[in-house]
Amino acid sequence: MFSIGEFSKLSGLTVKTLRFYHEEGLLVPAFVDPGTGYRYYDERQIETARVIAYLRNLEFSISDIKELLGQADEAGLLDLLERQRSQIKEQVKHLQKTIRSLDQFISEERQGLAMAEISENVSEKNLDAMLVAGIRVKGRYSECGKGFARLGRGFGRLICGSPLLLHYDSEYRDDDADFEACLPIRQRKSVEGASVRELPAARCVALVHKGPYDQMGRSYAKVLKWIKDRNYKVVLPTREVYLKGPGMIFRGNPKNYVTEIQIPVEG
Amino acid sequence: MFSIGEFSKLSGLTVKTLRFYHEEGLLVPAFVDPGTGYRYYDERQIETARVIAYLRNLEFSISDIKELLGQADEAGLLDLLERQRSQIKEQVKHLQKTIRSLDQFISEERQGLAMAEISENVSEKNLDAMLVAGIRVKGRYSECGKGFARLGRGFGRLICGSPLLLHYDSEYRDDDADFEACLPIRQRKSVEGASVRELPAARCVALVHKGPYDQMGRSYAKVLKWIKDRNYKVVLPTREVYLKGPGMIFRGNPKNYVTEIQIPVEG
DNA sequence: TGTTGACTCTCCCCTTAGGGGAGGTCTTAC
DNA sequence: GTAAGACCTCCCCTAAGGGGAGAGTCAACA
Repeated sequence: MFSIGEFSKLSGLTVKTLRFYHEEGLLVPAFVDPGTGYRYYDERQIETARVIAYLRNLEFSISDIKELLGQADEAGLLDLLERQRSQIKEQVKHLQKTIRSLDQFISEERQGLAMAEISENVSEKNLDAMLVAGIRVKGRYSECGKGFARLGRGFGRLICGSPLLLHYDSEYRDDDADFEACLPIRQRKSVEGASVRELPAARCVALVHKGPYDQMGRSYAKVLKWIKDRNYKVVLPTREVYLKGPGMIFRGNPKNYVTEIQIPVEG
Repeated sequence: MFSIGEFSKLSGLTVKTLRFYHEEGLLVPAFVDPGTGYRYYDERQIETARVIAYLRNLEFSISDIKELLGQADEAGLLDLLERQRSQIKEQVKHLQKTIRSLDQFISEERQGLAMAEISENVSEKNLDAMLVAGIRVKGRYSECGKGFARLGRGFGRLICGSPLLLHYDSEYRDDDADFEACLPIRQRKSVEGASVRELPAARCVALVHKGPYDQMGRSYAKVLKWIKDRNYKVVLPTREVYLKGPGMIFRGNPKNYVTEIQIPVEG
């Protein structure tokens, strides 16, 4: 006969656990002193304790273990084992899906962080044609968020790049602007209210703007000066690419937003 | 402004959950009527609620989410994401190990069940030589369990078959038997107290016995009669193979035990 | 204006598998 | 005899809500 402390060392279960198993009727001490309440365990119970620990390791619940120990029936045992297996398999599946989502999230955030490295100089580059889905809006710029939200819901995983805004006005307008929220997509699909088409290739003058949107005026001025200096002609619509903005998940800090101004030009 | 019920439908979170998030300070209603305590939610909170639901899906804890929503810091965000990822990866690893253990357990049990299909007729067969580890004991048969336990601990995953007992007595002895507990192994290894050697090939008369060990006398009688009828000569040691006995984990039901008696013979 | 049914409130207990600790009792060694 | 260490019971705590009781509130309809 072993006291609970000795038995704890022999079985590898803590004293608390042993008391708990007693209370649960899972591992009842061979003898309990009626006067003092002291628990005394039998030598044969070491094996039982090991079995219980083993089954706990296999993620069986206490009540499952009680059932397992209670029955000597083969078929029922196999059944319980397989149920447990498939349950755990489900958990694994779910966690793996979670990991995939996290990975995507992480890579998006990483890319956002990498954006901060890009230089802020005016440059000229050739844009390739790309397939986009767009929703055209006339009104305030603050309305564009809804457009992106609708596009996002409609095209989901077909999206293959950063969202962009096309400006059809030749000058800045505050409350009656004509613009189009666009998302690059990898495959055509018809969604109500959205126009899917190829955005043509273009030579453009570009500048990366870092910081909140309300400070983009200076950046625009820089680009337009460049264009004027070289006597280029602006081709509408102009583009604004949101390399890093308020994400799906987190609003982020506006001073870390990164936007590329792309002004298509001729001549 | 939406009542909690409306907001629950809009956000997909239960009313209980919303109240809980309020209590936790995670999603505080835009307005709480001081007179009635009614919660009213803002339109913008739908997005927050969705974000929270999304993060809960990624297995973030409430306090993690509070932290995530509280900070707009990129680096901290990435850090939290990666910590979460590696934590979940750990969980997956553990569960997969669990599944492997369960699989082994299941296959053992299945094999045991398959044993029940074997016929119970005396037969003659040729046994191949096999490598075994054995511990020889003189004494009571009830001592053999300890021998198997020691062998099991010593050889672990090298074991490649059912345990067997070799009987060196030419007749049955109760309290001073000479026998050896053996386990077939797939590779030599020296373990204190155990002898590793090749058990020779042999022609033998065999019979599968189903049921508890104390009823093996009848089965032995059947085999010995067969041998006597044919004038064979018994070659010691005889063997008893425990196709299904009290397993590592479960004692099982003795009436389902399956044992093969193998008596090597000459002539 | 009254009623009624649906909605909401707070408060309390419950879930798993034990962990932590307080306060009191028991055993055991010196 | 005494003191240390072992053991006891009892109570509270975990995470993320779920279930329900009893009471108050809102909105529609007569």
